Amino acid sequence: MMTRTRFAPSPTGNVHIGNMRAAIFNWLYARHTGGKFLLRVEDTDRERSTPEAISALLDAMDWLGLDVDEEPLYQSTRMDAHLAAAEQLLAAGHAYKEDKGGTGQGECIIFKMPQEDMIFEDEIKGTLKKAAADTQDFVIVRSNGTPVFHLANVLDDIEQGITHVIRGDDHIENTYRHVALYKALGAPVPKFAHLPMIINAQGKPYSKRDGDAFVGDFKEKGFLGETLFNYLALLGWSPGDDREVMTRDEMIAAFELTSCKSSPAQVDLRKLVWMNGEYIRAMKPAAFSEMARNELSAAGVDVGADADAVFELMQSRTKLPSEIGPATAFFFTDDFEYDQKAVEKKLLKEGVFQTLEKIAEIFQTLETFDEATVDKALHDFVEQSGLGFGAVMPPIRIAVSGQQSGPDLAPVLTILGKDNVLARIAKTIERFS
RNA sequence: GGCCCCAUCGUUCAGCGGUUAGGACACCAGGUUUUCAUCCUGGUAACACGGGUUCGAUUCCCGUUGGGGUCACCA
Repeated sequence: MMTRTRFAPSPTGNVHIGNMRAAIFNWLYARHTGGKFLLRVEDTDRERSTPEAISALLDAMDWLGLDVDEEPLYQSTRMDAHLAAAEQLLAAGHAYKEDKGGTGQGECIIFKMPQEDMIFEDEIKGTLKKAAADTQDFVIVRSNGTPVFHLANVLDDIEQGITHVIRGDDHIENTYRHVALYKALGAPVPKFAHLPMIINAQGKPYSKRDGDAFVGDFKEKGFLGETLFNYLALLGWSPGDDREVMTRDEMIAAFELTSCKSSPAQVDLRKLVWMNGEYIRAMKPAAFSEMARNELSAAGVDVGADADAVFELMQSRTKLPSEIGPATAFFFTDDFEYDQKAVEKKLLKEGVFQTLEKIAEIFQTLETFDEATVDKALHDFVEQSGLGFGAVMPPIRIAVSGQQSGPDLAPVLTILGKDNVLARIAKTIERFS
């Protein structure tokens, strides 16, 4: 039988990181088994399920590369079917009507839990059971005539032919009810796999107050969709060996529900950042350039046409796109800021200006200003002057960039160009003299 | 509180009766580099506790502790 999994979020505008991880696991399992991955939008809360919220959901899935195999099912279109099923359960004696609590709200339809111990095999947690005494009847249709989550969820899973329900383990208690519902409805019971929760640094479930609880937060910070996908896949699952940074195909090939852990995991932002750097370094240079351009243009920086040489220097040292702007600002403007600490530490010292003047003289005489020539001139000067690299390179770097660290100096100077380098050295001397 | 789930370095993932308890991130030290990042080498660091079972428990069972979930006419 072909595997059919689904992601069934209720669109609220922001997609929670825990929900998205469940989506990833569903997707991975469907792909691993050659089955289908479906989307069901549980949009019965008309207040929150706005078109914007739905498109935010779709965008988030698209960003993470979670492609679906069939048209999404919108739960709001299924109310008649849900209500019809409730009538069916009523007729079969699996449900009854009652003005619950005698509140005068009118009668709701209540599902009668079977008087037997409930048990099911969870793909991750093993055998899960519940004594009959610990289960209770529950409302499936409200007194206002609308279906409740349990009914709608189960019926839609049946409608979509879901074979594996992979969701957070906060649904374990619901599962006993759902299993009873499937049976009462005469439908085959799917397999269940309950994933451990993702928790925050305090060991509590992520809430809005923690920040970084939503997929959009990570996108805004410059994480790549591939990074988040890979990282989240590794939260509660591993291929069984030491691989961590993996391609999608590798993850698909190795994914097994039975190798998922059942204890909660917490997001380690530092490792996420590291992994993002790994993905960035693996990008094609052209893709990195494009990303850098977008980043800088969003920051209002005009990089001109040929900034690729700059980006090439940056790729291996970038972990988050947001680092690119500050690190490369001096390439695109003569009006860059000087790092005060660097100036005090390396520039305002005995003899430094004389060194800069001598370097400028040497540069002046260079007929070509390519990387090899500049590099050689620098080395020759260090050797002849007996000053040492530490007394020569830092001042030059600060003079042309205002910063005390950055990419290799020779290529930086080459990209800036001879005239510009000379002008900046002169300007720096004048300013700090 | 009832019921349920969970428990290996700071974090994450291995380990599935006998291991010097391993990898990754982070951290520390050294090397490479003009600086920073990268890269290379090495290091610090964990089986929550108590009982069993067993020749032998991180591993199996029970309990304790701790954390989490769930007990709606929310989803």
